[in-house]
Amino acid sequence: MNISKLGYALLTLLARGEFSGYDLARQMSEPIGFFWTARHSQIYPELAKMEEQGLLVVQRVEQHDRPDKKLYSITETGREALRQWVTEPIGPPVERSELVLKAYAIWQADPEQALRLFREQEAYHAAKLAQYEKEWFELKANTSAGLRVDDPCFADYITLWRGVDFERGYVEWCHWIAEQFERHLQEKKQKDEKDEKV
Amino acid sequence: MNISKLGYALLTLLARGEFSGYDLARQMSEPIGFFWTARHSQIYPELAKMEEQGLLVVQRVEQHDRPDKKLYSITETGREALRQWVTEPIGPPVERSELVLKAYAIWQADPEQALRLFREQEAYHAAKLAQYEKEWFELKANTSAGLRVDDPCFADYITLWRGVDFERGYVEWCHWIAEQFERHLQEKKQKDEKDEKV
DNA sequence: TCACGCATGTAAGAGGTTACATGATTAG
DNA sequence: CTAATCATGTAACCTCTTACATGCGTGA
Repeated sequence: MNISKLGYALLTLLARGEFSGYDLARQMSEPIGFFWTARHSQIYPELAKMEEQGLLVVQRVEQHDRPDKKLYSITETGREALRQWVTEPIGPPVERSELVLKAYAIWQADPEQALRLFREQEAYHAAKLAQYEKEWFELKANTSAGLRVDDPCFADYITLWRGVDFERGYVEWCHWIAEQFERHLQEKKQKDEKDEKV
Repeated sequence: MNISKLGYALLTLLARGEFSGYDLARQMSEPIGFFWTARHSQIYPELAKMEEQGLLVVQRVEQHDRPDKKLYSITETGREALRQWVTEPIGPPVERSELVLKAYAIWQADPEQALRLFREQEAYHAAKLAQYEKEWFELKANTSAGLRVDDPCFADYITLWRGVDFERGYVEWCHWIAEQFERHLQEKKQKDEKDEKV
């Protein structure tokens, strides 16, 4: 069948309900899709391809106040392919973090600019953290009785947990690095003042 | 100048020493490059391009026991470009995790297969964690006096820390999920045994 | 009236993977 | 003799981003 990762990502979403390409594009951009993203220009052709493969069926929905839309739903074939894929072994993950890459070169940087960058990044990740934490706490409150592993909410729970933990780690990390640059700048300032006196 | 992310990744490595394309390819695959990866087929043309742009200079090194190699070193132009880039603001990061994507669809899975997947992933990330932790502890031991922000070891330290924290999070997460599937399977087994008696 | 949200698409190009291609030396 | 390591490259292909393209309805 040859289904791409994006294809599986779309099946993952469509296993939970019927959506249009537009809906899916929204879910696969900020903020929900923190573990997989795609633009509409990639999604629309992929949906068309998957419909041809019989993984999805499409239904045109006419709307009076808005443009018509194409509602996609997963077929039994699609669901079976997803079920197959979901527990298949994963190869070594391809990590790519521009921030960690910059961190590896940070010893070259102007300290004031470096401080600015990490303060900025701390704020960014703190905002993400707050957002995921809010959703996570809400989910926890609504399902205090405990979740079954075959409940979609269980999947929501673990996914959000990962997001929370991920962002929490970044916030602490950025904060500590920013502190080091602050200390460095203060020490330099004190030294400069001392030199002036002499 | 128009330098790609890969270009900056290469400059980041070449700021620390002279390397051949082969050396760089090794550093940008497992295990060192956990925050940026590239294959040799992408690296060789990129190096050639960067040399033309005057960011690098190349030097042919003849070796008797092995094939000759091309040693690249960063130029002042290259170092300046790197210094510029390293504190430039970063756009929203593109996160892509196949495992978290699968986690979001895990409610569809066969519980036994899901258990296998997460046990497998726990082992994988535990191995990565052990490796990063070892390097991190060694670095800590060698630099007990504290590090200056302009020391490359400071960059090593924070990069490894991020890796350790990242992997630690995955290990705990996989472990907890595997436990949930184990409990689910045990409960099912008990129910099946009870049903048999009746 | 102007921007924004809804809604769907195409095209060009950059970025990245897999496979093809060659060839020497060394360790098992 | 066979596999692995060192060493450099190219070609085909897939994935992903950016930009182009259209058009309606609503609220400021």
